[in-house]
Amino acid sequence: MERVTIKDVAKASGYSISTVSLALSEKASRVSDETRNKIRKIASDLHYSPNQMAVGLKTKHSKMVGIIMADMQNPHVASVFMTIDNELRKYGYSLICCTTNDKDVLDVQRLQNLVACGISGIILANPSIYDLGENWEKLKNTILASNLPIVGRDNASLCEEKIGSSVSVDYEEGAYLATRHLLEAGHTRIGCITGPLTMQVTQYRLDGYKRALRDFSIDYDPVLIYEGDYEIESGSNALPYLLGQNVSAIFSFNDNMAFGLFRSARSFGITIPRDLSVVGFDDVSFDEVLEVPLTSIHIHAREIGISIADEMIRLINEDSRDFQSIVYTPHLMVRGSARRK
Amino acid sequence: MERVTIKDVAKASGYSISTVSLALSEKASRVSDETRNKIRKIASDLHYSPNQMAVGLKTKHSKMVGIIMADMQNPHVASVFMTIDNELRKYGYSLICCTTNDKDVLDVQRLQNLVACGISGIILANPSIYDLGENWEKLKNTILASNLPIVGRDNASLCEEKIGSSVSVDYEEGAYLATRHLLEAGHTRIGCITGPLTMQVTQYRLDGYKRALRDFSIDYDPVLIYEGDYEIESGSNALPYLLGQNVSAIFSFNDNMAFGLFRSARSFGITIPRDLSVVGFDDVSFDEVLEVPLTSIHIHAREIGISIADEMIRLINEDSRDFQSIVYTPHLMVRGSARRK
DNA sequence: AAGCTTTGTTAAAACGTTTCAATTACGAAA
DNA sequence: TTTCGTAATTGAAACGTTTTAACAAAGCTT
Repeated sequence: MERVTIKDVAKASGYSISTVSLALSEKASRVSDETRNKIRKIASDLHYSPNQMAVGLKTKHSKMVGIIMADMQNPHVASVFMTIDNELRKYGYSLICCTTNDKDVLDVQRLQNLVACGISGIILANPSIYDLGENWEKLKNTILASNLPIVGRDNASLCEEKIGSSVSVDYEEGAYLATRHLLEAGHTRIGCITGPLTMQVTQYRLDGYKRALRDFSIDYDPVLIYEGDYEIESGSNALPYLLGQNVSAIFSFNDNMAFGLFRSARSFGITIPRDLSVVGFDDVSFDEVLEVPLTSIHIHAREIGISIADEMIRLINEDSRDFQSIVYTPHLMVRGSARRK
Repeated sequence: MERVTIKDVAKASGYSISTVSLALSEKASRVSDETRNKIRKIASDLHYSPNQMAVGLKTKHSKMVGIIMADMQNPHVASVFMTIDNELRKYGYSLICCTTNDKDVLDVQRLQNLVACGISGIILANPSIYDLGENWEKLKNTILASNLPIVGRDNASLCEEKIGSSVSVDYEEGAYLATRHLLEAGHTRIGCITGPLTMQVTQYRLDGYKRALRDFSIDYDPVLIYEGDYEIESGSNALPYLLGQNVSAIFSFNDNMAFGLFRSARSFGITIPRDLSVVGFDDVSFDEVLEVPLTSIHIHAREIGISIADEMIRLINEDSRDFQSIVYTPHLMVRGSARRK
């Protein structure tokens, strides 16, 4: 039950190993069409498939791309992941995973191991390097040393630093749209449930929120900001605080926390949107399941996944270090959770 | 910026390549402790990490495990996935992914490619081989030919056929618990929203449902069965039909469809649990967010993930084909969506 | 018919490891 | 001192490819 090697194909076809290799390769070479076809036929009859480790040893890279990611639980992350995998597959590449629960330090060790496996590129799916802190410095060296193409999600700085390409979302604009929607409905005291303020993606959203306020000549009031952590629980906790600040509307920096909001709203006898308008961010599919479907900011998960994959393939194939930053602009999905004041 | 090889370590240490290899290996050998320490120190100073493709070429396998899975969107699946990855990592293994959206045929081609990459084992995370139909026959041959250890999720038949190990959930018991819960609350006409009836996991649940009915001496009535597809939408569609059958309670074969049920309940002016009791299956975290938290059957995602990984490691390390079938028994999580009739 | 060119094929080196068998070094036993 | 046994080290082959340079055969030019 030994695997069939190129040697077997050579023997079976009567040609030399070199000829077989050439015939099977996509690259132009001087093998005659007749020979090529004969060999290919035999190879396929024998179910020959080249030992990728031998190929990799010779060519210095395997058809694999490493992906570093935390939090697959998040359906949006999962969706991007699947899209990347499917897109990459079209080019014959596979994803090799490196999930990190944020407690675990994202270890250099592991990344080095992937590099040693001959991956052709690295995708930094999340979290963004900006939020990795000192960990990023350690990783950066390993990545730079490996000299592999790298594509990051929500990592515009990668591109600025000429380290890699980036595919990101214009969170500022998304937050602007969400806030404007509430302002247009006549709300003036709009609470925010943010993510950790240290995170870059949180800051962007905060910027968008402020810009919208400016456009409507409303002063930014820090007491309306509740710092959450993008988890359901913090949405629940935010409610009593923000109600105390007398808000009539809340912009939740992600849908997850909006769900928490919905949950605790009931215990406070608050009905959405009658007593409180809510806008979320992410537009996950559960939004439609809520008793009042959640108005949210839609992010193009599929497109983002495809972009990441395509950009990676481009960098690999063109052996290019001509990095670019691709930005997707989200849009508002109006459902029922926000209404005129 | 060339990668440092064993040759570099040899040169730097003054020892031969063989000695370095031996010193760095975990296996017992005759290198003196002194030499071993000296070499290891130098190797680490040089940031040497063995080229896995060369290692693989020689040893015939890389420290990777292939995982075949559809539907990462499902948070339960995602959670099992992450757990497997984290557990496998402890042993130095990485996961290499093969996601399939069910439309795509799960191609033999891809699997062959993974085998050619020297993976050490295959995890069939989902769907179960039972539901793969003729596709399974094709896959099976490739898998058997590769002679790799295989661990399946919800694939007890793998073990029976002596092909691989299996980690599964006792869906029959779970369904029994769900149904009994409703029966004990005095319900007698209990509707079911099933998954596709062709799926094995659906049949198991149906069996559990029937057993509970028998225990309470209630006749099984086929009109109470609505065939769904485990997606939200079919839960919504089930409601008008089952209401027409005059049910007072519904057992949804997964939480997703229960969500659909909740959604459409509102449009029918039905309040859960006042007018209708509902029990779900899966116990995803979202359950708690609903206006009425969903009573559901809890499945031990973490334990399952760890079991799958550990079993895979066992099969690899012991080079064993002594397959086993591990079964987890789910339990009832009582929340608020079902009440006494 | 000799010299080029083109076309098709192949031998051999290289990639970075592991591992077996061989070699050396060194005390201890004779 | 020679011989032996053991411990430590190493040379070389092998793993399955790709690729370069060389070779052979055939087709053109003059």
